[in-house]
Amino acid sequence: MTSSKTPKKSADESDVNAALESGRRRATINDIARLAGVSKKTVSRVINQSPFVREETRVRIEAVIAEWGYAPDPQARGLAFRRSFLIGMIYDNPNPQYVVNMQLGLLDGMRGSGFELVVHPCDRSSPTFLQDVRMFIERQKLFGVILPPSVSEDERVADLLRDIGCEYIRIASVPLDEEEHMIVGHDRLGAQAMGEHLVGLGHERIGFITGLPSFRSSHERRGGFEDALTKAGVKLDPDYVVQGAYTFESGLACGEALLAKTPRPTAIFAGNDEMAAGVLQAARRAGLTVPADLTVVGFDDFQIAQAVWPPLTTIHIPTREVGRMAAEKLIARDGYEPGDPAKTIPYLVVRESSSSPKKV
Amino acid sequence: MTSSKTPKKSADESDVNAALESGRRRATINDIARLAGVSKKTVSRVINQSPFVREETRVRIEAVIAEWGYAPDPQARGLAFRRSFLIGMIYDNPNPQYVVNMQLGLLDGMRGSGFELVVHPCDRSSPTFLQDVRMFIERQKLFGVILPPSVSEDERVADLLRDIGCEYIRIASVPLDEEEHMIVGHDRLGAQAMGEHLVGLGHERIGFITGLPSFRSSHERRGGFEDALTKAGVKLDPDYVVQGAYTFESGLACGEALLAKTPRPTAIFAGNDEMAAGVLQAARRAGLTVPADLTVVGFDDFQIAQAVWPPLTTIHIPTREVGRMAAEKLIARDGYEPGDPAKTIPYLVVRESSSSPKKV
DNA sequence: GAAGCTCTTGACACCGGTTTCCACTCCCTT
DNA sequence: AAGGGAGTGGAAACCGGTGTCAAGAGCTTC
Repeated sequence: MTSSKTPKKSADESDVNAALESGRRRATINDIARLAGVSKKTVSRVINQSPFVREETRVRIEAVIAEWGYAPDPQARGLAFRRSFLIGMIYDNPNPQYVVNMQLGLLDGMRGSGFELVVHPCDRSSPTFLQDVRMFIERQKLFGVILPPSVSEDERVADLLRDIGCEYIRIASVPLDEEEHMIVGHDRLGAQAMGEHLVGLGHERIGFITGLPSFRSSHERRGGFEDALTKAGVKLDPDYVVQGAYTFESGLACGEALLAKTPRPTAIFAGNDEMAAGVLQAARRAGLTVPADLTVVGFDDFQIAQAVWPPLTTIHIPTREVGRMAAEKLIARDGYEPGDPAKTIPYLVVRESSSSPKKV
Repeated sequence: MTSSKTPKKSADESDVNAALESGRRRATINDIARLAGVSKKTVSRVINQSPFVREETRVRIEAVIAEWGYAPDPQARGLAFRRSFLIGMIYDNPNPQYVVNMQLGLLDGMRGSGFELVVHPCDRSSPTFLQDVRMFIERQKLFGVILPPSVSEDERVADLLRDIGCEYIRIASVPLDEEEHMIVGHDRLGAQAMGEHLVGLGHERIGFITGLPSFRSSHERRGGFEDALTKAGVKLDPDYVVQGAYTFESGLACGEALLAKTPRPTAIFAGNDEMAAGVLQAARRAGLTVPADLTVVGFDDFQIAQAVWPPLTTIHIPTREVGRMAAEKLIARDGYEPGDPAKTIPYLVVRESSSSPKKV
């Protein structure tokens, strides 16, 4: 019979237990093995869910792990695995609310997985951009990265990631990559919904302010809007489409430009809420009342949409939900099902900034 | 003469070099040691800036390191050091712009240091809050943590950190801890400046909307404001001080409450910009023109301050700069000097929402 | 010329996990 | 009862660094 304890070591063992129990030291895999009366390899098998462990043994080990609140050291594990348990979010989106919501969503999806989120803002126009990204990933041996727009739309980055064999998820408004690397956030559908809303209210002369052309979403939003109008038999006059930059200031300027046109549009659809806020201001300066004289709508449903007067009719983007799904997809834990794509679809939120045009 | 190369190993060596040169493998400390003809321990000494390395040797090793673009593996290093090179930002501040600016500031301060930022939003009211924080820190063996308000104001957290021996920096509006653990963001001074501004414009009947009482900044802002008024011989009527919650909605409600008072205040100072935006809306509903009929001012100088009409006179808080200083203080690299405290002092930004009261 | 010093350097164990390799059970055939 | 395959667990090497400690080189000192 082999005794599961080594009598010779009993003194040492009690010392060890004392140190553990007093909390002076965190439990290691060796402690768990000793306490469970198995080898550390077996404990390792349990941690890594190897099927080659007898049910009874597994249960016993899991009990000890739970009792001592043991959690394997991510660094040691990472060292052996040649990869860390860190997930990087590489972004250049300038909107704080988008960034924070995305972070929250990613953390939602990572909760309980043992992964941690490392944030990495970047500047795509920097000459060292790709080098920086590569350095970041290789040094930290990232498990994977999440790319929100507009980094997600940069093929150089995708190529780099494929090259160095790093897992990644691209979040974009159109499928740019294989399905397993994409979370698509249908901006086009959102813009269509807004188009239908405006047409439904009876607007026919509608101004549109595009976002930054460097974001795919700008084109998708415009495209979706135009789709809806065309389908309803309303023409989007190119003369009423002006180029904005997703900022309040650009919205103000574009709003003034649109309001100066004759005949004046009865509604203006800005590519995001900030620009819509700018349009509201332009309307005020022009002495127009919203929505009586002019309907103004935005896109995103960020906080600003509710903090202006009147509160903006806009398209809600489920950023956090998208983030959650992206993280889940990246770590693809067992028991992972793809997640309901319907939840990533933007939807219309009607507030007080839109109404039917005045009868002339 | 001792040959610095081991002839016996030359075949192996060329294999190794081939793997390295082809980029199939990143350089390790052993490679650098071999290439420089020293032991890995000496390379380690150079990496860790040990003074016990001959100048000539150090230069040679550094040259090899630079040539091969070697960077030590943070996980292996962390394992040996018993701590990681991760810095945690544990926060519960609900304002996205604050959070993002703080993150950017922290990253500014960490740039080039080899540390990475791990974000960790939390809920102080959760029953498992302290447990979660402890788990987060111990599992990741964090180098240190940054605590912005209001987590920074929680003594339970500070006690926990001291208990487990984790470095930390608390960012708060008052010194709550030893100087080395604090970055103080003088809200009081900012509020004083605003008080002086309003008094300087000739206001004497001023409404004040406080922030959430769970934030120290709320009290500091009120206190600073009251200081300035008192100093100028103006009394802050407690009847004109109402309790807000740092949200747009609360600003709207409090604004309406204040505007309903007789006599009506000639100016309203909201504890942050969002509430000020709410007050603007209340004023509009009441048919008042800002600033002709009513001066409205805020605090923070977040984006919303410029995206409302009229743009808000407010107090700018150098959040990013504060973050940078906090990170620098935490990692206290050599060549670190304390940073200019003056840069953390908020300052007045005068826009169009404030003016002298109408002569009655 | 040997002892004593300081300055450099390297051998070796170790951080806490995983993997490889192998031996040893079981259990089922033949 | 012997043979063989699958399941199970231990010993040792390894991941890529750091700490400990002692030894070698070069210079003084007596």
